[in-house]
Parts: sequence; C-alpha cells; structure tokens
Amino acid sequence: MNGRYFIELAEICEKIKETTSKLEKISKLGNFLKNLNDEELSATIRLLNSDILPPWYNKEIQVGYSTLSSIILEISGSSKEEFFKVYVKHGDLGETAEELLKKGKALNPLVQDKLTILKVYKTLLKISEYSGEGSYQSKKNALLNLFVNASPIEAKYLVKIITGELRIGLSEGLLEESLAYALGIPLTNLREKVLILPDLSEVAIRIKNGKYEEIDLELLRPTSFMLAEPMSSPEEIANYFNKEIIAEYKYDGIRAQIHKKDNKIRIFSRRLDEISFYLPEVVESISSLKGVFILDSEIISIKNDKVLPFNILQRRLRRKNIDKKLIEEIPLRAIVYDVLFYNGKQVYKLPLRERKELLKNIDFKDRIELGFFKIVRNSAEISKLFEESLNKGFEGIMIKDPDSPYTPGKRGKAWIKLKKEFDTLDVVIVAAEYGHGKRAGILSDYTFAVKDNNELKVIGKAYSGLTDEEMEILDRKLRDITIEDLGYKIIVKPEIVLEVAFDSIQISDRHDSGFALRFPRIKRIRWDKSPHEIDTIEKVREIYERKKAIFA
DNA sequence: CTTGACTGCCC
DNA sequence: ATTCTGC
DNA sequence: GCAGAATGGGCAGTCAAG
Repeated sequence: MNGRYFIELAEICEKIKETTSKLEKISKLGNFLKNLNDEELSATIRLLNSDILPPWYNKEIQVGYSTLSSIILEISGSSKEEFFKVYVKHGDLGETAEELLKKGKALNPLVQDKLTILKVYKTLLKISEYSGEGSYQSKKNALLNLFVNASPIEAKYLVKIITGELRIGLSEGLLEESLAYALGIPLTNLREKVLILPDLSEVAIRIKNGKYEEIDLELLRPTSFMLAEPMSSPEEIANYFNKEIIAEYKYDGIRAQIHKKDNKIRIFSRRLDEISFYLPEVVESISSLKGVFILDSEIISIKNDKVLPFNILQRRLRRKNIDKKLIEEIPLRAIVYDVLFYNGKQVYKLPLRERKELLKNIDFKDRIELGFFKIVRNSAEISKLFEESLNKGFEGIMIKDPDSPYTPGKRGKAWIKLKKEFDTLDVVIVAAEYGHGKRAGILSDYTFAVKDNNELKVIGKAYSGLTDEEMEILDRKLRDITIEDLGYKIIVKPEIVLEVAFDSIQISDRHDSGFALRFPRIKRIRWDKSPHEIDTIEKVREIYERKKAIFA
C-alpha cells in the first residue's frame, strides 16, 4: 500500500498546534487536503474528526486511555513511575507518548514500514471490528503494529486521534473551514450541507465530485438536531422576543429523531446513533401511524402519572435484551414537537408555526403523542407555564420563535430553554487533581465534602465555573495546605469553601456521602466562609427528599 | 460464575 | 450536560 | 456570537482475571 504518508499529516497537525492564527491553520490544512485523492481525503477527515465511521453505524473502537497507556509503556520501555510523571506534566497522553518514545529505544528500529494515512485509517477500522474473547489482544496487536512503525511525532498523533482529543486548536469548525478552502467553496455552503448530512467526509467527497446540489435531507438517515440556548428568567425571554411566542414543556428525557418511510422506521439519538433497537414498543407505535416523515421528539417515561427520573429512563438505552418486564417497568412515550419532513416534502425551512400546523395532520396515538404547546405573550404567562411544568415533574420550558425555520445543528436564540433555578451548597475542598491539556500541571479539578456531625463526607467533584485566574490562585493555595501527595492527586486540609451549584441530587455510591450532584459547577469561592460554616448532610437529604416528592 | 476495569454515550 | 476564553 | 477546550454523574455492555 502506498500513498500519502502519515508523517505528513502529523507534521501539519504540529504546525496547526504551533500557531494561534486561524487563517494560518486553515491554509496549512486546506492546502494539504486539496492535494489528496478521494479515499485519502475521506480518511484524513475521519481521522481528524476522530470519527472512524459515522455514528449511525454503531461501531466503536473500544480503545481508550488504559489500552493506549499500556501500549506506550510497552514500546517505550519506560517505568510506570516515569510514565506517570510525564503524563501529569503534559496532561495529554499523546504528548506523553512522544516524550517517552524520544527517550526510549524504539522496539524494532530496523523495520521501518512507513505509515501511510490509509494504513492508519484501515487499521483503526479493522480494530472496531474485533470483538469477543481475545479481542483485547487483537486490538492491541494491531495497534502495536502501527506504533512500532511510528516515529515519536506519529505516535503522538496516533494517540490523539484515537482518544479523540487532538488539542491543537482545530475541531470540527476549523476542519470545515479548511475543507471549504480546499474545495474552493464558501464556508456557509459547506456548513449548510454538513448540518443536513452530518458526515463531513461524505459531504466533502460528494461536493468534490460535483454533487453539491444533490445533498439534502434524506429519510432514514439522521440530520443534526436543532439546539436551544439557555436564558435565566421569564423577563429576559419576554424582553428578547417582545412578541407572541410558542412555549412547550421541557422534558428531562432522551432526544429522538424519528424517521418513517413506508414500514421502515429508524430513531436517532442526539449524537446521531441509531437507537431504534432499544425502543421496540416505540417503533411499533410509530408503525401504526400514517405517513412518511421525520419528527423531532423527546422520549420520556411516565408511570402512574409520574415522570420517572432520568437515571431510570437511561436504563432503557444500550440494552442488549429488551423483555416484556423491562417494557412494563420503564414505559416509554415519545413527545413529538417538530417535523422536518412530511409526506414527500422537506418542511424544515417552513416557519415553526406552520410546522406545528402540519403536526396536527398526524393521527398520534399509543406511545406517540403530540407535545403540548401554547402561545404566550409576556413574562407572567411564561412564568405561569414554567411553574405548571415543574409541578408536573418536568424540567422547565422551551420558548420558540414561531417565525423560525428548523436549523439543524444550530444553537441559536430561536429556541430558548428555561430550566428550574439551581440549588447551591457550601462545601469544602478535600482533594484536588491535575488538569489536562491547557490545564496540565494545574490543580483544576476539586473534590469537595459536606459536614456530617464531626466528619466530612465527599459529595462530588467540579471543575467548571472558575476563571483561569481563580484556578491559579486556588492552585497555589492548595499546594500550601497539602496533607498527602498521591502523584495524580493531592489530599488537602479542609480549608477552602466553595459555593457549588447543581441541578439535582441523586442517591449514589460514588462518594462516601451516599449522594451525588447532577451537573455540578462552581459558583464562587467563599473566602469569607470557614469550613465550620459549610452545609450539612441533613440539608443535602432535605433537598433530595423535596425533589423526590415529584417523582414516582 | 462473578467481579471490576474500561469504554462510550445519555444528560 | 456547563462554563470560560480568545478572536 | 462562534469555536474550542476541559470536565461532572449514571448507565449497559464487554472483556480479562480470579
């Protein structure tokens, strides 16, 4: 097999990492992409996107941090201690591989079967096929075969590609820009097509072969979901729109795109995985509906008129066996609130109010129902509906501009989400871990506890909410109060108090308090509070019980 | 046969 | 999921 | 306003090891 060498791609990535200029990144990568043939272009895009196959193929590599670490250890011949030290320093497995390989001796320096882009891509493809007994070793052997032929810089990018964390300041966005540059078309044209057909590689090849016009929404093939932006109050929403708007309940369920064409039905998740298999009774209900369509919906579970919490609902996903008992235990229903394709027509560009009208033509029944919505005009009406939603056990409300088209993949202000106000707890930091990537070497991930009589009980971890500056201040302070250094993590004297916000509390054996927080984030550092003043496990229990009352 | 580490994806 | 940062 | 980056908790499946 010959063709373009993988080292070329690795070196381009290195240059992209070194510059902060977007234009430079785009031209560097764009010029490289321009000269690839179809097969190599497709493979390169998939590698850079860490998307070996489109998600709806439901194939996974099943190689992660642990497997890669053992490979790096093996071929670099370094000790665990050394590996660990280098890893904490870089906060990136790829960088770790590069440094250790530079230091160590290559396992087999004489055999140099130079890696090509296609060889790498095809190997990863093959790895996702291995399963069953001995598959771990097969995957490892296939990877070893790549790594023994890789120079340190190639090894670095192999690791980065496999873990999906390139960390070179190039993600889907700039990749698209580079591709548009390479294809010589405006970025907006490319982007429009990618949102409709969310497979950058396939879009690129089709455009390259003059099939731009033919790319449109296709039945039984997922398109990106339209997303919402958060706002914090009914007033903010009312002021922003200042007109009649459509309001719906917001459900804490699983987003589902439902495709029906004749008797073929496919359902896709937000990440575009096909999830039809896990939802047989939903599929059955859909099959009894008339028409050909693509619908947007939320799947939830309601039992005895109560909404089941998300962690229960989640048990319906990724199941291998779905029996009668499970279907009764966690009964599903799909709440439909939008339509993208209806009886032979693309309708996603129509204004929402017309799409809502179209939905009325479908004879929803059984487990598929039309989502409730109503027109609201001011903050008082928004507020009222919001309260109603919470009382029913839902998550909040969605506010949508009736004049807006369905814009796949866009998170704009056409859809606004209003979630219930979060609770907060005052907690104390008891441990801290080093971050990754740009947070390498900084204690940026904090484990915190609440008070249980004279003891401290861990209730969660958080990393987001602080500015870089605050993190650096905490970093220095934490080092001063270290009790024990575990290498990747330090235990500290309980001195620093944080105000932590979260969406809900759940029972959990993850931490010793017996509780865990959902969506924890740091509100602020409470320099003014001493650890004696933090919240107690009783308060945690109280908040938990209050929420539980709404659920079944 | 059971357990625990690992992986990936739902929010 | 949330949040911050740089452009 | 967009794009990129870092990272939370819970779940099921898979595989290797005991």
